[in-house]
Amino acid sequence: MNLQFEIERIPKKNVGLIQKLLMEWAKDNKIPFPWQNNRNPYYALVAGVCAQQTQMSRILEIFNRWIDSFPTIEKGANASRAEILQVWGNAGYPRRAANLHKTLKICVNKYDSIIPHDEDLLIQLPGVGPFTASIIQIFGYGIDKTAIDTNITRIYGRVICGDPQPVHESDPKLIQIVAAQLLPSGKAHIWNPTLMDFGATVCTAKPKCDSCILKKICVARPKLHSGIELLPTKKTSTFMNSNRYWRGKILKILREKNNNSENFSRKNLVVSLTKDLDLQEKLQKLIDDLAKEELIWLQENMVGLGDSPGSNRNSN
DNA sequence: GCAGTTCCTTCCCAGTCCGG
DNA sequence: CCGGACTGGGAAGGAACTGC
Repeated sequence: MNLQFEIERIPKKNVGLIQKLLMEWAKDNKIPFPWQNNRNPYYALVAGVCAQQTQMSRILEIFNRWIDSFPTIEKGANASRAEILQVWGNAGYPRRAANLHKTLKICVNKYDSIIPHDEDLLIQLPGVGPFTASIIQIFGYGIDKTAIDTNITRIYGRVICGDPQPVHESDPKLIQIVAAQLLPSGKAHIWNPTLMDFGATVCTAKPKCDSCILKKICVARPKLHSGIELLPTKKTSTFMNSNRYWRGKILKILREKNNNSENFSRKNLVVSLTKDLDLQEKLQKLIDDLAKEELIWLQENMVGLGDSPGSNRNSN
């Protein structure tokens, strides 16, 4: 009997047991977040965008700051790009904030200030892919499905498919089949965050099998127990002096200048960051790129936060 | 040659880890 | 203790591949 066949028909007994064990674990361990029980598609959208590239521990702070500043879709859509970036602060990947801003404008202008619930419409929105679309459907509209991320792929990859590695690389369709069978009906808004939290705290890259409630039924457990060598997770490039490092520096300075409503010349911006002439040349290119992405504006020899000069002064 | 699909790389930074 | 390296992970865009 091959693995695929077994996985396509997980015994009902095992499905029930896994659901029961994880739901019990959730009672004591799942961290409650404000977007998980509100059935608010706007909250779900903001949370989904915040969750991209960001550790769970940092999401709440960004989410709260955003909702405090822009409590409704219209407030967010009508804000200036500078205000959006100011609120986003140093949360990282500012393009996400710009995309979220564009998405809110589209929802206001095209969908009558409503965030769509249809997956095909959702993934057409800037910065919304399959994962974020699923988050909106699950938490915003109570649709029963699994938002498959690497945590969930790793858990199902280990517990069901028997792959011990931190990054499960078999057919993604197989994981979808597993996910569909294990999803407890009517409980997607609890089940998804439970799996995500479980993957973030127990079934991590280097798993904590001793304290794992699924250890007796985990197919990968014997391999993990025998001390199999886990593949290292992919290395990321050095952050210091990288483009993303300098982009972050440029935006930080412009956020401060924007706060003080100060004008700033492009030359002063570059010189304030470095005296190194080669680096200055590189920074000039990064400034051009940031302007193309509508994260900063350039006019004559001046530079500022947002997509147009003075766009932070029109909010009333 | 072209369109469609799949694969690969880059983007982003605070918290954590680790070696000196 | 300090500073530098590592970690996490979906979206987007480009590159490579496939099929007609």
